[in-house]
Amino acid sequence: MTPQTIKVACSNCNLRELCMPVGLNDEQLQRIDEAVAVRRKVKRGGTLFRNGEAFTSLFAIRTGFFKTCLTTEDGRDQVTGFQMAGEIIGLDGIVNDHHSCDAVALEDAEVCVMPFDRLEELSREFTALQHHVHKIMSREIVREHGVMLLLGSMRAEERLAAFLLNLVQRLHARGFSQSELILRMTREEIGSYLGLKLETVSRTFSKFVEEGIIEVKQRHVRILDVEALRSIVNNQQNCH
Amino acid sequence: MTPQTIKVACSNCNLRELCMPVGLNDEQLQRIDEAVAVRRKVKRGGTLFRNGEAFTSLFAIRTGFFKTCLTTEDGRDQVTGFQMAGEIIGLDGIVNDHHSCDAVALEDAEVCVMPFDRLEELSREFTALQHHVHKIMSREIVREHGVMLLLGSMRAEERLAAFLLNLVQRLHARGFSQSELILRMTREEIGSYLGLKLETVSRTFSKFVEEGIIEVKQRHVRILDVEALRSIVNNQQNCH
DNA sequence: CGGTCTTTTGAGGCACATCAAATCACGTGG
DNA sequence: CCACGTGATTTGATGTGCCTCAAAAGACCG
Repeated sequence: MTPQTIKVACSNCNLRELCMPVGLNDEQLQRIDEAVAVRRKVKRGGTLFRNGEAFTSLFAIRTGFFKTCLTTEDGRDQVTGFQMAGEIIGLDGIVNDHHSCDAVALEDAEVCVMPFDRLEELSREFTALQHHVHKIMSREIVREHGVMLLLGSMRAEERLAAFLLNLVQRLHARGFSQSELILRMTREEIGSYLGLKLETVSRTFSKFVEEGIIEVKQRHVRILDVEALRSIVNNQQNCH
Repeated sequence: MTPQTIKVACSNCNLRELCMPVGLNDEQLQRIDEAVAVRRKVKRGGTLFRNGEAFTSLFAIRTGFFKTCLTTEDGRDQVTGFQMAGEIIGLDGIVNDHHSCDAVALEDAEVCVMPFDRLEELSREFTALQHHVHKIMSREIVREHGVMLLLGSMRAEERLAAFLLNLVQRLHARGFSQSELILRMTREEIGSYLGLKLETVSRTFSKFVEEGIIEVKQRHVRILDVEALRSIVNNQQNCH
């Protein structure tokens, strides 16, 4: 079961601005190309890495959509994030040289393999790359702060509204529509991420539809009233 | 209102093994001493940094106890963590050059100021330091995964049990008792961190006391039955 | 076209929130 | 040193948002 691999080059990658720092010269880019020489395909439902596996590389998502999730022995399951093209996955593995969660492809995907020891070497040479790595990790920390706020203080409608806004904003940054999106994950996975049961997710979708805020046809969602979603998230009624 | 500052040296700091990598030689340690040359005192209730402030430095806690929290315009408030001696605070600021949360001292505290640009310079020179910085950030990411699991899938008793076990474990690693601890935060702050209301925290404490699992006298907690706490966290009854 | 997985919707229950009040701890100033 | 005010904590009564259980409909796939 060897992973499928392909030759690759960051220097001519259209996602470069998402996963690489700006301000690198050609020579530096070529050095990075040598380090990030391998791509890997993951079929839908397949895992990029699993909890407990040795950590060697970070992965830059080129195409496809992933979830990361924790699974504990006692049967708890928590989706910790959804990742799309241009995002970096695998940061959890650095601290203990082993991954501490699973990364599962929600659709056929392709990632660039970035061996972490090579990345550290290059970081020591290129200040811009070093700072970029730091920023990526810091961004993930800040993102997780936001999820903690969501899980700790929001009600179901607020959580789902925030979730939709976040997804559509990230998709828009990648050139997709501001108002339409296709959910790559099930209601159950959304629920796990948001700390809700799948029935609650489904009911909340239905409520939004009734209120004319969104249209839902299966996994296809069209946002009719962004402002309504925003005002649900920035709810005034919880500051009493 | 200039912060109080003092000269400092990592090389003879008894917390070094907590916040610095092992395997540095004397020359390297001295270089770090020059970079981390300043300490800062924060009075109880004071802030080390606030949301929106420019980011310049990471802080290593020398003494005292902090909370970090998000506060949104709409009145939401979320404690994202509690930090104690030897822990690094401020990582959230790297990505946007501005802090995105508040760090508040819950008791009189003293921190070592580590200018981040100096830290990046030294990281380029000392592989061990570079890797250490990466590990610290990865550790924070993994910690937050755990909080997401807690907030997303645990019931009140499980959350509080996990919280107590985590606190006492960290205190024990610093030479304190395995079974006794003093809470530096209010019930409300615990509740905010755990996604619960302060009344629920108080009731759950009372329940644990009734069951003979802990003793509580104000902020002083004595753990009588660690195994009971562990089995509450590793609950079998939620895998049906 | 049958089987499986996903999603929706309903009915009822429960864990936690909310509201309220009393007690307690603590710091301050008389 | 005590009285007082303030904030923290506990406890009770009640409400409700989400969960649980259940069933049916719908989508997808071999």
